[in-house]
Amino acid sequence: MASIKDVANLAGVAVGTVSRVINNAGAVKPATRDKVKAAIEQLNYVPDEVARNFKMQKSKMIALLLPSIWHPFFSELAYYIEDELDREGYKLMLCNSGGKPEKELYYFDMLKQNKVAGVVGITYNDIENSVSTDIPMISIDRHFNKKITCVTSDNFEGGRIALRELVKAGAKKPAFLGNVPFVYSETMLRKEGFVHEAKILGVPYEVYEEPDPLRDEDKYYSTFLNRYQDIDGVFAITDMAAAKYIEKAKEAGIRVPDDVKVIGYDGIQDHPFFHPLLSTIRQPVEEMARTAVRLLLKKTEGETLDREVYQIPVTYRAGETT
Amino acid sequence: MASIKDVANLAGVAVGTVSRVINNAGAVKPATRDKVKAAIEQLNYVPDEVARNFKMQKSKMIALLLPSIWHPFFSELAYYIEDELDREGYKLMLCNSGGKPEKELYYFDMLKQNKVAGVVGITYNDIENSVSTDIPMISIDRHFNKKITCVTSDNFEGGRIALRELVKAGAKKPAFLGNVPFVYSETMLRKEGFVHEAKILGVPYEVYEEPDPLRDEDKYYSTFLNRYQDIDGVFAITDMAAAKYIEKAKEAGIRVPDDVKVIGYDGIQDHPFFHPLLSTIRQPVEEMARTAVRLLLKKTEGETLDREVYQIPVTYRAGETT
DNA sequence: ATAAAAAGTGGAAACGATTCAAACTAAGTA
DNA sequence: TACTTAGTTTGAATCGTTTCCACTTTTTAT
Repeated sequence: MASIKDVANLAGVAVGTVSRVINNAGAVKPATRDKVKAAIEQLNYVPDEVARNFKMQKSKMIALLLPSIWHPFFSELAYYIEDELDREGYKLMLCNSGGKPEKELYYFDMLKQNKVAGVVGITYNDIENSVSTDIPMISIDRHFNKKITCVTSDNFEGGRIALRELVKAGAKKPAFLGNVPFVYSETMLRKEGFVHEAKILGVPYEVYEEPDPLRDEDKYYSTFLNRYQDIDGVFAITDMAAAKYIEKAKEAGIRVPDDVKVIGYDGIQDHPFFHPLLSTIRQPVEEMARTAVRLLLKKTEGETLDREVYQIPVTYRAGETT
Repeated sequence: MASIKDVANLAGVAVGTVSRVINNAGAVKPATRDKVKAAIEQLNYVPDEVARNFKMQKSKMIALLLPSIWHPFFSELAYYIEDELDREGYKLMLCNSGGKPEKELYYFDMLKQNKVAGVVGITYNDIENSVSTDIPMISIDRHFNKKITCVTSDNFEGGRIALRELVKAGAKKPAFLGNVPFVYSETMLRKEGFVHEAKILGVPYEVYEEPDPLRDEDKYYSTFLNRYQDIDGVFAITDMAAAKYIEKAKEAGIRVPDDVKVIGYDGIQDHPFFHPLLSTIRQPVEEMARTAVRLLLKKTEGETLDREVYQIPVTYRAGETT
């Protein structure tokens, strides 16, 4: 592989000049520029990015730290994040934490060692202190502090819409279902919005927010089914939770949407084998992804952002469950 | 950030010695080692990976180049690839090509510039000449040449199993559905296996392999439905194709599995909102992913592999469509 | 006790780029 | 002509490691 020195030799100029040509920085006589370009061409020279990163003390690499790329919501998010990064000449490093705090911390160390330019994080840790000011960071759906800007959908408004749509679909007594065992999460605002709107409209409602729905799902849902037998609407905190509820409800002989209307949150169903098609509050995943990237890149350039939390509007998408 | 020089100063030794301590290479007196370790501790020193990559002329970064991480098969694959890489101390760079040949080439250039240690590629290009010997590479499902080792599921056997299972489920005249407009793909062996087994068993069959199912899907499937009205079984080349067929068939008043049994290929349905649950030939995604990584890392260490194509056995998973 | 071998350590060179002060050139001005 | 100014170019220093050769110290063998 030819280096900048080889180019300089062949063109009969100094390495500094070649550098200026490559980066379009500083003044270079047209004649010199042509000579250099010819040499570059002839040697098939491309700058060594690693050397550049080293000298510059930073790389054009952004890390995406999330629980699991396998989850459809995250994989869609990752798709758009990569796309936006690529447009800006950045690369994406993918880190699955499995939602394990210790692995998140391990990744943060690694990322620091590798001098990544920034991190988009979907984390379960109280990372407030772990990361702090070292690396520019954007968080999706988690609001830690002013250093870590948060991009999220308008969860509160989403909750309000969900309640209204359940009522519109005929539900007399809807329930909220779901929990995030995590203080910093913005997603519990979905519940707040739901409750807020129910109070405004004077609609009776229930809220089921047992902790830790991840282990012993069977019990989790059967408890819910037993406790609130008179409900006729469910707003689940995620599509995944909605789908699980529907499955368990079906087993218990409850028909959706005849007996119970169901609305989820996310809108991840873009494949032909998703059935039933959920009624859901659709997160603008693409816009969230691109916003997160753009904000992050601003941060890496030293700009300070004007807000701590950026909320992207959501829309309701009617499916087969209301 | 403290550098190796700071450590050397504090410990009262030379940088070379510190380097030897860090890398456990060469001989160092226990006493010296302790001094150095204490200094490292005190300064909170961590080696700069970028500088190391630069000096070593290679990084511990593997690129995953695929059409779209959004696709559930790829996102599952990516999950396991990342996991296996992490175990080995490597990082994953994610590149979505959108299946566009020019973008694939663009990424190859970029990867070369960034001196990645290797590439796992799922490409649509005739990359045989573009990459060649520069970067160690493993391909999933595509068999180009000896330089690019291929990891794939046992497509031929999968096709045979699919036919047998369709027959077992009662199909008298099954059809193969699907096409990959790409010469190097191993996936068309699914058809070969299907046909092979039909001939052995003396079962009448049909094969529908129109090119380019990506544009104008409606026409693609309606043509299929019209042309082969007497078939009562479908083996689709992917789960995605199977799901689309089922959707179109339903619209045409065909009941699955009553009128037509359907078997797909992939086994990507691990979420509660996938319905109907497809009968399918399950690819061992995890094993494929880990195998690909292990083979690739062997390559990066200069080993030559004993085979050009590694086929991982598949299994049949009964669902609701047979 | 001495020589030879082995173990341990120091420090400079190298990797490939960017940057910056200094030097040089060309053009304009008095 | 001499001086100023702006435009170009040079080349050494630098980033943080690893590596290798030379040198010193310790161990082993005779």
